[in-house]
Amino acid sequence: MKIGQLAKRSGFSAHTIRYYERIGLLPRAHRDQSGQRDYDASILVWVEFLSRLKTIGMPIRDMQRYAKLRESGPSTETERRELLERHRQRVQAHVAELQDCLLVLDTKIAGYARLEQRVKKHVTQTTRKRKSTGARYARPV
Amino acid sequence: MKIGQLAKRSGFSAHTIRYYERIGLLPRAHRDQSGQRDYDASILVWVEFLSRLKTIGMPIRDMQRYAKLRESGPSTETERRELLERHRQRVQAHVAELQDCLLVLDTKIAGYARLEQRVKKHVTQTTRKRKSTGARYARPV
DNA sequence: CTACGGGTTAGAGCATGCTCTAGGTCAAGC
DNA sequence: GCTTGACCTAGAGCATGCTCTAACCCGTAG
Repeated sequence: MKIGQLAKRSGFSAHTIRYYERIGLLPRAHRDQSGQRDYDASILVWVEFLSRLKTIGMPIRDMQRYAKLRESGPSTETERRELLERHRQRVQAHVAELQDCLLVLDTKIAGYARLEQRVKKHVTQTTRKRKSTGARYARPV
Repeated sequence: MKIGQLAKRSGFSAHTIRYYERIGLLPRAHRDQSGQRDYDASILVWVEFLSRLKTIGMPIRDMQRYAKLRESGPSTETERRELLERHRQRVQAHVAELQDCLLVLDTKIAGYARLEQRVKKHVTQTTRKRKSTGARYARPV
């Protein structure tokens, strides 16, 4: 598999794949007789794992550390687990924070929606005497 | 309230607060007789909202747009709601993706943990004949 | 009166993570 | 033989979001 193929299958651009190789996230790929990278399908497992680490926002430094440990063989497995666990903690905290903010956001969105309802109502009732339009809902920030 | 106070209360650095004013995220603060920013406590509501938008990863461009709309008065409320809703969608999708990746990560961490258990067992049983240590668990990536 | 702990500005610099360019090689199809 | 498209390397450049510097100004305590 050449780099273009890997790019399509992995979602990373060829540029990014070369960059990842340069910085040690990907092992130096085997080259064919004309010097082009030639990947074994087995690289996909690692690339997809990297993709997940990226999704959960692991800094490249940590990925580099992980990649290095991985290349050092099974004796580094405890350290790898610890690295992943530390990041999992961070991500879980972040998700909790996001959900917290989402609640606040929903409240604000609902506030705007209510304002819009009031405006609509006002327009349709504009010829009648309205009973109560007091500030039942605070105007959002 | 001076900028240092606002910094402490908001969690943004004074540098960042000035930067936010420069780019229009914060309204130009009133200055006292000696030219120093003098904030009214009411700014905190907005600053904390900005902080939430930042937490949920809204790009500064969008925050700028929101701030501008906010300063243009109530007629922009629908647009503000739409802006928030669009971002909420993105965040929800992102949270789902994170949780997805966390599941995979947990599986991998559990895999490492099992390997470590096997090693321990092996060490304690090292003088006895072990019954089955076949590859019941795949070695993680 | 002077030192200190704040504040001011404009603008430079930095960390992260790519992304692109320049100038070249190679293999296949017309 | 020549074009085309995909690849190569080294290194420059870019987008985002701050963060810091230089050089200066105040007000207050000792």
